Amino acid sequence: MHLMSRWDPEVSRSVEDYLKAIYTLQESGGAVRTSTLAERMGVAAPSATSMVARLAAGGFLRHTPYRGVELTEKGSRIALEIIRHHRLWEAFLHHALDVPIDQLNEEAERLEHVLSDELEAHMVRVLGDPTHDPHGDPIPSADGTVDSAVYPNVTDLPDGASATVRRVPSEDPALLRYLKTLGLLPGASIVLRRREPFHGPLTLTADGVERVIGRELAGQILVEPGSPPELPRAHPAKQRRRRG
Amino acid sequence: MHLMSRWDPEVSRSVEDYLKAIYTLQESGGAVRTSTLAERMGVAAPSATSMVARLAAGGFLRHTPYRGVELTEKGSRIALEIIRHHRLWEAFLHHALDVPIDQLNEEAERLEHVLSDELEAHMVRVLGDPTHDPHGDPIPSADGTVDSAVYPNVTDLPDGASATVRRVPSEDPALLRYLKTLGLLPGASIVLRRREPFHGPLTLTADGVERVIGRELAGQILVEPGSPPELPRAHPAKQRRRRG
DNA sequence: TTGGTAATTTAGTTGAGACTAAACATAGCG
DNA sequence: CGCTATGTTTAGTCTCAACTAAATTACCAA
Ligand SMILES: [Mn+2]
Ligand SMILES: [Mn+2]
Ligand SMILES: [Mn+2]
Ligand SMILES: [Mn+2]
Repeated sequence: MHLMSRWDPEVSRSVEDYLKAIYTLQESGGAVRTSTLAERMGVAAPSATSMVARLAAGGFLRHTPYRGVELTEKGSRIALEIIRHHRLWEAFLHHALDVPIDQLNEEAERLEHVLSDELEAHMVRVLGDPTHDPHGDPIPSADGTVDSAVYPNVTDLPDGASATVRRVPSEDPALLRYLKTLGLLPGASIVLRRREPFHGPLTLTADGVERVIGRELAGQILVEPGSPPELPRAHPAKQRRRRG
Repeated sequence: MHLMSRWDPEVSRSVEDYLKAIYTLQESGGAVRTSTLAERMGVAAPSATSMVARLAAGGFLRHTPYRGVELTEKGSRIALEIIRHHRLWEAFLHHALDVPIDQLNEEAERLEHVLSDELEAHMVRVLGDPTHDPHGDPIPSADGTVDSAVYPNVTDLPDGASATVRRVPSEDPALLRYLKTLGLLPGASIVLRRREPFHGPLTLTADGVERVIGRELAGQILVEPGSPPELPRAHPAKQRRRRG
């Protein structure tokens, strides 16, 4: 095999970050405009235009001038590889170094560009082929498929419903620290007690502890509805569960 | 505090690698010449000259034209920080991922440029403040001091002497794989049995197994003489090596 | 003392990736 | 239907880090 090596030397750190940004912007709404891309990358618009031209020349995307940009198969493949690297690093740093969940994104943002196939294989072995990172984001498989499961958020739950937290926003450290103090990280069992009218706050229990949170925050916490397996009297201790 | 941040944005990956190279070349013989540096970095001589000019302008080294180069305090500090990063990554990858000893150097060569203070602190905690990496290379301390202990090599031992392997060359994967099959990695207990005349091979036991190795290889294996402590009362207590 | 050789530096070029200023397209509105 | 605001691209510049070719220096041997 190996006719088309992934290691075009043209794929620099910068190119990787652009492709990843385009991929995620594409996921949350159609054609990606220059201004959106420039803002996300923290560069001026002409810088984005010029990078787009290079990426188009390299076959990573198609560019319709003044309209927007769309990744090719080749571009998506690389974007997914970087996202896989990012989330594997997050999972590994959390597992092996106990790096707090709010610092994972920043570290992985640099490390994602530095993960050899060999190191990746070691991580996968040690982590037991993980499917999700500590934020609950799905880890793309090595062949480029992603779990596209869509979860409801806390505001979607009916009053009194039980659920398990499955995914939280990953890029806001302050928010993540707050969620940690509330015990509202992936794996937590919650019960939605009530919601105040007029868009008011929600009351819920997280692993048995009662908490009050705002609507907007609740809308960002994705959950899997259903009671946790009420097996024998288990302590709802702080054990971390892994799922398959 | 924080008047002089380490994060001059002028310290790029490339600058870090040059400073590290100059530091290690400086250790193994006086003034560093342009050609030596260029060869080590795998670049043409004019590229080295031009980088040297920039490093001199940044206060990282002093350059005597046509003569050579010498790191300043500022330059040495950064070189030692990168070397610390390199060896910490090696120790960590070996510990947490069981990365084979012959692959550590290549991985650390990239990762050394991507180690935040926070991540470094986590590693130090998990590894228990390690003083040496898996090759036996000393890890510079955070404040820039290095254990400069000098060990004899296997050829320096008298016949019949016992010793413990302390340090092996770290940059040659094939050599490291060979040493691993021989059981001649740091920590191994050896006894030098005999040496053949006319610069012939040496016979020794490594953790009890008899091996024959060439003179040249033996000269690259650094050891600490003395019987291992497992033998009762073989020798009076040996004192720790002091540093300079 | 001088001339040849090897090492080093200078000069000039390239490409990546950023920037600002200016030109240009698109779409919304009168 | 055309004007204008907004967004996008073009044009030109900058720095970093590499290159080749040419000039310069150091050193050594005759
Ligand atoms: Mn990144
Ligand atoms: Mn994540
Ligand atoms: Mn390096
Ligand atoms: Mn080492």
